[in-house]
Amino acid sequence: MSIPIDQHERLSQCIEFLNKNDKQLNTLFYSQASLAKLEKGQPICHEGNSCSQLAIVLNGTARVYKLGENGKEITLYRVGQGESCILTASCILSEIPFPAFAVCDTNIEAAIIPSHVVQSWLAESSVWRDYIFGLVATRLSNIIQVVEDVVFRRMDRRIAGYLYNQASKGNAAISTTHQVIASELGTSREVVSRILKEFEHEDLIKVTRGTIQLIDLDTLRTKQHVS
Amino acid sequence: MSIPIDQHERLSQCIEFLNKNDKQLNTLFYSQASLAKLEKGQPICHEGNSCSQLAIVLNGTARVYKLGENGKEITLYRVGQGESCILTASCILSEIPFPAFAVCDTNIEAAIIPSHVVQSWLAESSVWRDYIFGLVATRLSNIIQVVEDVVFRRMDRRIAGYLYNQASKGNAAISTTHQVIASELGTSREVVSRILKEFEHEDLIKVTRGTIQLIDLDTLRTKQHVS
DNA sequence: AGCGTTGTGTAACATTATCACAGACAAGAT
DNA sequence: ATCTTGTCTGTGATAATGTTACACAACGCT
Repeated sequence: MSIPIDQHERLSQCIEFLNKNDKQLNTLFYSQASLAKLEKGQPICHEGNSCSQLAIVLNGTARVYKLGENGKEITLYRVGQGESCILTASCILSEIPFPAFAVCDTNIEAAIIPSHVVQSWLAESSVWRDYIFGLVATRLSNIIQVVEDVVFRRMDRRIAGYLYNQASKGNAAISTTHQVIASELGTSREVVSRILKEFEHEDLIKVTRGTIQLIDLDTLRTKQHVS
Repeated sequence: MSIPIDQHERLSQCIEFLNKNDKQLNTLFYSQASLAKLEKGQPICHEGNSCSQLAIVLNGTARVYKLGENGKEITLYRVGQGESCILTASCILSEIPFPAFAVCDTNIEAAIIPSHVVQSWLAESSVWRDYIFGLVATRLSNIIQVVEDVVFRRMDRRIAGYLYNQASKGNAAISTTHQVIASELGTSREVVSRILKEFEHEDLIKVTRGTIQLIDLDTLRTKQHVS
């Protein structure tokens, strides 16, 4: 239930609030947190669970999503380096059950903090409070953005946006399936396939099994918004 | 910039955390908060605004909603007695701009707290922290519920649910327009009209200009969920 | 090559969204 | 009372999206 000294340097590179010179918080953190590894695909939190600990991601990402009866999904947001699942946090602090699912997108290393200390640090450290409230605000606006997309944006624009964002993360070819994109955006595989095919006919992309090659990134960027 | 003594009794009836015997917080609150009245229909917070104060509602309700380019709307949640707009709070605490609109549903009386003290009380009072985090958690799950509804539920079921909820708030006849319901649920007036007409043909409701009479509440309750 | 698994294509149909109106009703003005 | 104006509702046509039910293609494995 504490973090070995040889890891301190590394953690402070991943977790910003450890660099804010709040010695008390750092001491508390290093003594009461622990490390954990989670494997890709592993479930983190089930809907309806109450949460007994808060995980701060060191590397890798997790995906938080809603699951409908029919198996349909939609991603609410992702948790990346230095972040933590604020739903977990808010469940801890308010004892409302967790209203979604979370899984590991990739292998994850995380610092684990027992829920009762999450609470007590709030009284001790303004750095910690800022961290927690920063997360809250970020998540709220993430999720509101999801609402906005779902309600106001057409599916072709959303898919164009998805492709464009993936592209700007590096690869000019995306390795994924139509089903994954559908689950990301909260639609069905058929719809994604249809729209990708349209894009292909317009020579914006090239679709093969399991990959999407981006050809005309400029036009895709344009397509994100109202045409 | 303080609250007259003759109002203390009344405020403590509206705001739960004033009854938690946190004397320090109560003192701070009564000395630093102030009262305000807002009129029905008055805008409270515009999208993109940064917020300089937190309002805690004493009576009345406010509606927080998203607005699309085409004028379409969807309600995210309502703020009622003893509550406050957590978006405001999270904007205050994180300096992210407000990502939606808020207006008064009704006339509202509210206690106004300047943003800098919102922050400082967090350090002082665990009662205040619990209050704020309770709000955060409630709003997060409100909004996630909206996502769930929009993505997974059919419109007729959502409208049935809306009608049923209104009914359980008292009236057997709802005074509202189709447009208001559409803005509530994030769809268009025509869709609402059509579905209401279906319900009327099934003798569940009776529609006249400006009002909807609920006839068969039982069946409406059933219709909320998967048929 | 044969097999099962996973990913994709497609057609038909249901639901929802959007557009373009027409008509119906209420309340005030003449 | 009649007219006028603004708000509210109805409807039909068309586009977009969701759903269902398959067929087929690509890949890994034996």
